[in-house]
Amino acid sequence: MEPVKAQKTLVEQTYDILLDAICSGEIQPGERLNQDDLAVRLNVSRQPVNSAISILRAQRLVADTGRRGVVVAPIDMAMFQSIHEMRQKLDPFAAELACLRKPDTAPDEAAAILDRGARALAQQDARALLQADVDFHAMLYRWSGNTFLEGAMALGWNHTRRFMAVALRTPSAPQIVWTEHRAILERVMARDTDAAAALMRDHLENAIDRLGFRDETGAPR
Amino acid sequence: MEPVKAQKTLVEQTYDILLDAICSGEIQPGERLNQDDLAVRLNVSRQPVNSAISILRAQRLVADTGRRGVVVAPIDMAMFQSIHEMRQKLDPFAAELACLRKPDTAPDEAAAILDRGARALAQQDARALLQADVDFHAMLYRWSGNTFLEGAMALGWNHTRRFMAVALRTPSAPQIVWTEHRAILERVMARDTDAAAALMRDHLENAIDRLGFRDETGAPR
DNA sequence: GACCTGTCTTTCGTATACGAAATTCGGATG
DNA sequence: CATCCGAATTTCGTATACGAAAGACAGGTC
Repeated sequence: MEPVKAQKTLVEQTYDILLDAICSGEIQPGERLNQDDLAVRLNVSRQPVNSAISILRAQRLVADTGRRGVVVAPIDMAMFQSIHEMRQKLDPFAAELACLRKPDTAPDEAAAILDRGARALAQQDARALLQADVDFHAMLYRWSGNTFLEGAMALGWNHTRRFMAVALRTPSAPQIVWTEHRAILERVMARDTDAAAALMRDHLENAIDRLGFRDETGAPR
Repeated sequence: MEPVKAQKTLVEQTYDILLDAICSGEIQPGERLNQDDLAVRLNVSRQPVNSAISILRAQRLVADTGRRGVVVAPIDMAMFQSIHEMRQKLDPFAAELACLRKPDTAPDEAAAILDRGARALAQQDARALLQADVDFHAMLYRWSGNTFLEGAMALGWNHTRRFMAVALRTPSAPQIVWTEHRAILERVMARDTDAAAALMRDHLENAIDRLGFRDETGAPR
């Protein structure tokens, strides 16, 4: 028999819902989080809401106002550039590691994610496309076998999703993105570390151009 | 006049105390966190303790037992190796960025940290030495101007401190560590990106050897 | 004596209660 | 009419209360 599944606590459920609302832009940056209001809307007491907000605060997804309560953290261009700067180092690294350590289920997973990307592309579903993009990169982090990298980047994606939700109403050249994704995965499957890392580097370089901003603070390449 | 300082909430204070107790090994890995007990000892109600634990859980510093309550997360060698693997990429990168973006106060800060390291070295104070080591690297992360890197690594150091607290009772060759630290800072001050990054790479390579373990999973160099 | 089972105790998650600080707003003052 | 001040209201942080589930234990059964 199957052991019963430990159901999530109200704190976790509340956290998950708030996280998604913040990252999807459903709650706008700068908007206040009213605990009473949220408690009523989520049909819980204020206690789980309060705890969930404590977690979000530790993750810098909400900010103290110094007065009363918290607001959704403003979209911080510097934060986004920080993440992207880090990804330029870590995504190729993760691709290398994934070549070496990918699990046996990799082919199936790869096929599934490419399929999901292709379908979102065909249906011009921007939201599904963004989610598939997140999942693609998260999958490589997972394959890298580096749990810390995986966790750190999970947080990074939450911030990135926020940024995308407001800045990227027009998905720029998504078919190219997924062609690149496919090429990267193909090299990972072949355990071709150098090529996978190189393709990933190009992928991120191109992403910068597509998003139309470039780091002017002089990061080394 | 100075604006009054918003004093920390009980949740934050509780979190800080628990974090330090966990990272320093004062509360052993696997040990249970009893909310009532902690509340009494910290002279607060269970409510702030409960919230603080929620944050620690999100950071994987405590783990659910599936039954009742949480325990301090066991020392996870894989987690530590993950962090070290990532640092091999990120610390040299941070050093490069620090060369380009270090603040004007850098010389003073550098002098202070080197002095602190030297004193801890002279007094053979292992705890102060570990803290100075943490602070040295954290300083470079800060100088890198990459806020996300800084935040992610702050979490990493918490895990690392835990590991050090149990595994590294004998500080191995600390004088060499600080000679290397001094050399790195000297290159950062001279804005010599390539040399700073190279020295940092060596520093981490050496650290692996000193700690007596090596990654056998085949990470690329 | 070993093991089962029902009950008591502990401890958690969550709800509610309460005091304090922040904000709002109306009336007094110029 | 604009401005200031203080009471009323809102909303937060924290304390306490309560129900449920886990663990401990004792008495009964074989």
